[in-house]
Amino acid sequence: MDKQYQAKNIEEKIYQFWKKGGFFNPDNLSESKKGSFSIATPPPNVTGVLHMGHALNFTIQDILIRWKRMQGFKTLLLPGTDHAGIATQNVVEKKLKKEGKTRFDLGRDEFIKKVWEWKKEYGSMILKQIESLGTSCDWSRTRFTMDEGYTEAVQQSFLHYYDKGLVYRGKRAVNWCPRCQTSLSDLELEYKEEKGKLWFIKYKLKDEDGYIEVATTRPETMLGDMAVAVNPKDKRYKKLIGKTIILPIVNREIPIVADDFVDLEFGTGAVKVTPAHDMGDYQISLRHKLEVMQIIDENGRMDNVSSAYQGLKAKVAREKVVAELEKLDVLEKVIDYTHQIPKCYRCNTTIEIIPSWQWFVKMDKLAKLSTDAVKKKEIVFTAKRWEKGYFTWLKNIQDWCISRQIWWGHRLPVWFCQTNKEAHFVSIETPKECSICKKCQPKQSEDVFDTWFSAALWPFATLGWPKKTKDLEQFYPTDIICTARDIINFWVVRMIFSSLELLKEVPFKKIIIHATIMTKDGRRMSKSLGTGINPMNLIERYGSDATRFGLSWQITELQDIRFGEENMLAGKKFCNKIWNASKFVMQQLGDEKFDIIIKPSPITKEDKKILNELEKTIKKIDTNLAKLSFGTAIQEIYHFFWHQFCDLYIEEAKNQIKEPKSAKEAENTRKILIYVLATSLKILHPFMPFITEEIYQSLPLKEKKALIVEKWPE
RNA sequence: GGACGGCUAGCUCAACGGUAGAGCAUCGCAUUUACACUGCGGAGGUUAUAGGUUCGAAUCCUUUGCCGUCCACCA
Repeated sequence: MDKQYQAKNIEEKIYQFWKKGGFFNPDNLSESKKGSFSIATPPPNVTGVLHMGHALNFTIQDILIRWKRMQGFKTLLLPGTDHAGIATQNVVEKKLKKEGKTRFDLGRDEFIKKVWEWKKEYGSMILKQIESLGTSCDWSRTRFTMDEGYTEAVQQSFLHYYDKGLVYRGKRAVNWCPRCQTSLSDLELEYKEEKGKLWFIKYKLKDEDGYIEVATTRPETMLGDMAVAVNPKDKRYKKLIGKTIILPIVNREIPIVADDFVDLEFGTGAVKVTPAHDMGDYQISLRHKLEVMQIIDENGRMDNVSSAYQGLKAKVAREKVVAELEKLDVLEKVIDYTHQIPKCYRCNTTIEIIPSWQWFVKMDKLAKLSTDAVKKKEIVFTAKRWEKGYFTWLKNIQDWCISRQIWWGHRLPVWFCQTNKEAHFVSIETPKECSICKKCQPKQSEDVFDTWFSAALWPFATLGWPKKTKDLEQFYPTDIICTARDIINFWVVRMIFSSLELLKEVPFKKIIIHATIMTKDGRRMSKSLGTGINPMNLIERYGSDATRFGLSWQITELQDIRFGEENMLAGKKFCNKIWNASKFVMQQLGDEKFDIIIKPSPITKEDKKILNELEKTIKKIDTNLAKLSFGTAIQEIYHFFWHQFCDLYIEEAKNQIKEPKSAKEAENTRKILIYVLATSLKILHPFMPFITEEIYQSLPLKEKKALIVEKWPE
């Protein structure tokens, strides 16, 4: 054995040993009474590079899976990747931009071909990185959200919702990204603080002198105002409700309406209502039956307005409108105002609200299913604090806009009649004839699904749904979903209601929301801030086991981890300690082969103590792993191995072998040494799989399997 | 604006009602030993703040402050 542990060579070799042995595939594991234990791993985007969050996530899942596997469960850790609609499309668009092209230059088919090429090249990169963490995924079951079978699942689920009346098509004000040229759901926005202004404008009354003053951050939208709203409780405006005003510049007559939505405290307490371009105003317009007049188009330019403004970018139009208002002497004042601006979460472009035809999933029934499942404890958050946010989100939920106007994704299986253009029908097969007019060649919708619509099917679509497969029978519902908190609403909620609606059972029993890894000073790790740490770099420098050790060490009940690299170094030292202690033990053994199935009996009081401590440690590991206290668990083993076994027992063993006080003492000490070592390797294995397997394979044992499938000590 | 979490040794965290612990860092000593990626020993804390409950509080309740994350259609 080398004097020092060399992670690099060994890790690669051992991973191949496991792969060749087929240990990751549950089909190769022997049947047992314990049943199955399965986890569908969160599929990373095909655009992605492994970050610390992934490393932590996969470490946790792999520790659990390895522990359960050794306990005799049929374990499945199912890997895969997500096509990540807008994200991936944007990456490829960026690449095209360097060549001076847009996706529209290529056309839909050509562009999608490019994205597939991209996927082929980079899609599996992240999976390779997950491998290098030692993750024991069954790679034979790897899935991609745009696999043939998976696509069928997506279409079938839509068909189901359609048949049950749970999806509908409607023209609604939606979030629109003028750069991506697509609608976005409420979740796909990120609000960023920006310095702006608040303009106070006087709207003159029609039938009497006087005016009502409104405050706005977007004066250009006044061209599409359909009302002014005040709070019905507002004494200042009570007598104005129902009166008519003349909208400046356009000189259109609009009413003053009363609506509870209006905040008395803010601005002047009177709100201009632009139904087409503001979510709140849109809601008001529904309540007061106001017309929705679109004045900003899909490119963020003024449309359907007088020639002075037609075609101008909204921001340019703003200045012109303000100048005009000033000229008309209706601009009361302007103040500086900092507010939150919605941005596209994928390209950071400012979002416009625009009315457009989209598909929506009705959320009331589905939200109730999800809420009830957690209330009834059919699904539990292992940290209760996440329940509250979950319930609140579901309580305030709006219908989910699932159609996107991008190209990369699953096409909606919706067909439009060419005779009657508004009429449509759903068909998964390409229809032979139009089921509406029976004579035209129907055209398929250009839209694709929100990427989260397909991700919502992950735990069961990966197991073969909608087919009734053996995998579904054996591994569904899965046991655990393990993910980050920022993805609860995007993904966890949607998997829950999708499964409850489509399969009538929960998708998983437990939700582990793991900590977010922060920088040492408690800030978010982000690529753009340059505060990110690449886990591949840690693996390179310390080895995979040490990285896993360092991560596990820091897993506590807290919702954040302040990342400390010292723990990886500690892990590396610990690897070396394990390595050298094993080397020493083996040097003491000679050529004999040992049996570790029967626990050796103690002779000296040191023998007794170490065997006792070992037993206590095993118990602690089990309790702590069951509680998901990974940090405590690894610290217990660390303490036992280093300070009980190495510092005390091995030191004493030297004497017991050299100068035995009884005939059997030396021989018995050898038995205890290898017994304690081998057992330690077993309980260390879920945390540090490579080094433990490597050493285990070189132990002189009578009976020996691969450590990955050895029996967990009890 | 709301929710969640944190504030304990220089750093990262444990202790969750009974004399405050660990790892790393630090300081002393030891030894060429399986391992210097070592061993032994030491120093280091009015547990953010103010109040309350209790025989007893880092721990339970309340106040204030600071740090962080998430959620939210205040024009």
